[in-house]
Amino acid sequence: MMRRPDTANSTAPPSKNGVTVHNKLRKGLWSPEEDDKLMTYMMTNGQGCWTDVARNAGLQRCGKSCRLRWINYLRPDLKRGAFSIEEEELIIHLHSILGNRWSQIAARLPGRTDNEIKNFWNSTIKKRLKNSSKPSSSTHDQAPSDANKELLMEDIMFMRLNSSSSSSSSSMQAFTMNTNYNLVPFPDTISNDCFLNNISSSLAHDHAMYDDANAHGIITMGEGLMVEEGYDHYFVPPLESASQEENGTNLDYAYQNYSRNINEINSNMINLNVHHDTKNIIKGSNLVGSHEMWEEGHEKMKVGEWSLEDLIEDVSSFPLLDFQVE
DNA sequence: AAATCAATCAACCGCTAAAAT
DNA sequence: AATTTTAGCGGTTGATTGATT
Repeated sequence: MMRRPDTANSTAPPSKNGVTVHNKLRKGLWSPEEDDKLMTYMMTNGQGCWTDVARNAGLQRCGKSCRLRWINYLRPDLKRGAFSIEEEELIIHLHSILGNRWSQIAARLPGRTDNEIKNFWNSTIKKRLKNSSKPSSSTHDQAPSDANKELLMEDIMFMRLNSSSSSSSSSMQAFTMNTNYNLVPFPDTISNDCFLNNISSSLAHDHAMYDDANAHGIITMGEGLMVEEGYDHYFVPPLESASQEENGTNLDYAYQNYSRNINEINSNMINLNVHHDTKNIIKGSNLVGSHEMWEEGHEKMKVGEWSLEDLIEDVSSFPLLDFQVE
C-alpha cells in the first residue's frame, strides 16, 4: 500500500507526469532519506517556523509539506495501525456531535491525526453507517441527544485515562496503574528541546534493549528505555514482537520502535483492569480533579447542557486533552 | 494472463485565521 | 494600520494495490 517515492533522488528537480517542473521544490511522496533529514532536524532543533525547517534541514520541500509529513507521519507520539473498537466508537460519537471537524475529533483521540480519521471515516465508517439502517449517528446536522453527550463524555474520559501520549500533568499520574508498567507522559509540547534531545540520545540504546527484554519475556520498571531529566521518567516497555519488516535507516527503525512502544503501552493499559475501573469511577460520578477543574471555568454545567459550541471552544482548555501540539 | 474495478490513504490544494513585520 | 507570512483546516486527488471479471 505504500507508494514508492519519486525515483529521483532528493536533490533532483521535481516532476509530475514525467514533466519536469521549473521550481526547485519537490512534491509527492517522501523518500526515506527525506524522512531522515526531517526527523533528524526535528529531533535536534525542535519545532519552529516550517519554512526554516524546510530550508535548514536541507530539504527541497516547502514548509507546508514538512509540517504535514511531521504531523501525520513522523511525530513520535503517533499511534500506528488500525483503529481499535473503542476508537472507532468514539469517532462515530464525536462525529455525530462535531460533524466533519476532523481536527476537533483528532484532538480527542490521542496519537491519531485528523487526516487518518478523515480517511478512515470516508473509506470505512461512512459506508458502514450507510449500509446499516441506522443513519442516526452519522448525520452531523442533527442535534445530539443528551444520552449521546453522556456517552461522549464517558468515552473522552476513558480514552484519556488510557492514553499514554498524554499530558505530563499530575492529574494523569493519579490514574497510574499498579503494574510493572507506568504511564508514559509526554511533555506538553514536542517542540521541547530537552525532550527531543533525550529521545535522541536514547535511541541508540533502544534496539538492543528491547531485543534483550523480549528475550527474557518480562520487563520491569527497572529495564527498558528510561528517559528522564527535565520531566518525569518516561518508560518505554519492550516490543511485543520483533518482526520488523523492511529495511530503513537506524533512525527510522528506532523511531518506529519508539512509536510502537507507545502503542503497546496503550494496549497494555486496556488489557489491564483499568478499563472497567476507570469507567466505574466515571459512572459513579466520583471523578474529581481534572473534571472539576475544568468545570470551574465553565459555571459547572451539567452534561446535558453542553452545546456544540462549548465542546469546540473547550478543546484546548479541557485538562485531559492537552496532548495537542501547541 | 490481462484488464478492469474499487478501496485506501499520503499528500496536495485552496482557503481562513493568526502572527509577524 | 496595512501588508505579508505562517499555521492549520477540510476537501479532494491520484498512485498504488488487491480483488474481481
